[in-house]
Amino acid sequence: MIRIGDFSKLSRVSVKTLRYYDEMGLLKPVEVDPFTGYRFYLFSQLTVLHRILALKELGFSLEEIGRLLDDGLSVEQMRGMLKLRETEARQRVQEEAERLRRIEAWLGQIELEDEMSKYDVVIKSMEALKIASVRDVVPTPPEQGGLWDELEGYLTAQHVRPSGACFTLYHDEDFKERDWDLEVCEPITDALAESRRVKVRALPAATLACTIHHGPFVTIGEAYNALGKWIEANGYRIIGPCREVYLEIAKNGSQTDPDTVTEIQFPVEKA
Amino acid sequence: MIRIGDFSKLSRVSVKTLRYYDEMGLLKPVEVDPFTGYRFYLFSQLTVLHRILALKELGFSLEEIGRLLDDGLSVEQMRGMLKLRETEARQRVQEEAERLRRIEAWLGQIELEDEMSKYDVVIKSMEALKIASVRDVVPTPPEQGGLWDELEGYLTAQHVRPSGACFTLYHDEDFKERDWDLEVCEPITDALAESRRVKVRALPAATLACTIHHGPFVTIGEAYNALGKWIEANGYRIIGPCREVYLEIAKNGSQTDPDTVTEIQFPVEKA
DNA sequence: TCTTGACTCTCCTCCAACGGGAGGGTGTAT
DNA sequence: ATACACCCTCCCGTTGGAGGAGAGTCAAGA
Repeated sequence: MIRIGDFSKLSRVSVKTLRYYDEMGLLKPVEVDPFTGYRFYLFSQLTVLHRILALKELGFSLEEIGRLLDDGLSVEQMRGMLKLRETEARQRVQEEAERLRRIEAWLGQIELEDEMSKYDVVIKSMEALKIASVRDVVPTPPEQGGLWDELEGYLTAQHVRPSGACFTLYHDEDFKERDWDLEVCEPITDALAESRRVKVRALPAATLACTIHHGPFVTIGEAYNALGKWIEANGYRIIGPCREVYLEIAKNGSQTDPDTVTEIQFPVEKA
Repeated sequence: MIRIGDFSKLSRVSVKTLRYYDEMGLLKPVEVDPFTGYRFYLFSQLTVLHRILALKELGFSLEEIGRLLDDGLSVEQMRGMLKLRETEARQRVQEEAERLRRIEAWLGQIELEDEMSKYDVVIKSMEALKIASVRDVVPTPPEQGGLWDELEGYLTAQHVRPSGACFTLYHDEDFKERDWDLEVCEPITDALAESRRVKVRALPAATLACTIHHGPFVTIGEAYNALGKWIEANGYRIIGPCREVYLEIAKNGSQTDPDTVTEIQFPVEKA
């Protein structure tokens, strides 16, 4: 029988940890002096400790290890739990690889431009969203005002209020000089009848790469630029029409108001 | 100005988290009602939040992010911190891949033998160790008793006591039928003069793959077997003589005592 | 026999980044 | 007036221990 310090040296597990395992019921000393409280271990308990350490390295929590040690674990159960650990580990490998990729993309970015981007991109998962919308082709984006008038007039007439920030969907795949196919949208929750011009539908749930443009509307191109670069550098692919969400807009509709806040969202998936 | 709930919905960051970031000083609401305590945010604060989220995904802690946001971070500093994150991320990718490999090795093992191994292997790093030893060639391992008598007789005569468990080093690279080159060792801390037979030296620090054999000595072959398989399956390579550590031995030197406890250690490195 | 130094004990706090819930105040739409 | 959705501030719990305070224990040397 050996004391905790020697057991600790042999196993290279700290005394603190051994006491913690005792408390958790993972590895009880074979004897505890009732007067001094000193813990005494057997050399053979090193096998148990080794099993604990091995299971810990496979990614089991101490609680799971406790259950595994207590139950006489059948080979079949063990196989099942290991399979589970396997998928988890595989996923964490991917996550860490993903993180590494982000870091390298960021490094590449400052290497290239020698400054940090104004635009930080985040991935959000968005659930399905019910909207009322008007879709049409307009010469250039700033000329979508008429569509907004149509949509909002109809909503007001039908006594339906939007349930969130309004946005525009840009349906064109490539950049165009003229004739943009776009759709102005208002999220709604109430039922609403369609009209000839106003349609009601649900946008499917999606994963979105998003960035915020804060500044005059005319400079929003920079944001698109940064977002596009990010998407490519981080190994994503655009899989749907871009959403331009109008969070804060000048009351007079000015394109140069510096307090405008717009969020740009691209539906993406991993390439 | 919007309330915390709306800010939360827009950013898809929980209210709890936003309050926590406020408390941590990462993202203070632009205004707090002095009577109700209500927090109010600006849309433009979404840019700050996005930066926080982006940095978090790179692996920065909230505290680091706080410092990064406060200090005007130069491009050069940022590059440095990112490089650091990069090596860290690379290491974690490796660790997770390693864990995955362990799991797969374990799965392969129960697939092959349809039962769980009695022997759990752990990797320990061992610092350098000063020893007194006698090395010689003996016909078979059980005949090393004479060497032990020599070593212990000398230590007793010199009034030097061993500072840990005694062990044998097996210097042969391959398995042999007869004539084993082995070295019986006692760890010591005091100074000790060498004799013709007894040498004093330091074993270098090493990484060891270890397992415990608990049972009669004559069955220790199983443990060697399991350990050897593990080392190969987990992508390690043996780089030095094996150590057989005698933790608990029968007083009469019996080879069949079932309470014998022995630890087998192979110096290894990643293949 | 006494002392010293190395061990050991219990109990408490702390870490990171929040989530859950209690208990109570607010704001607004019907 | 009332219902209901929001919001607030505590306080506790999570994981796997580390660090330290204050006190008791043990073996060896003087």
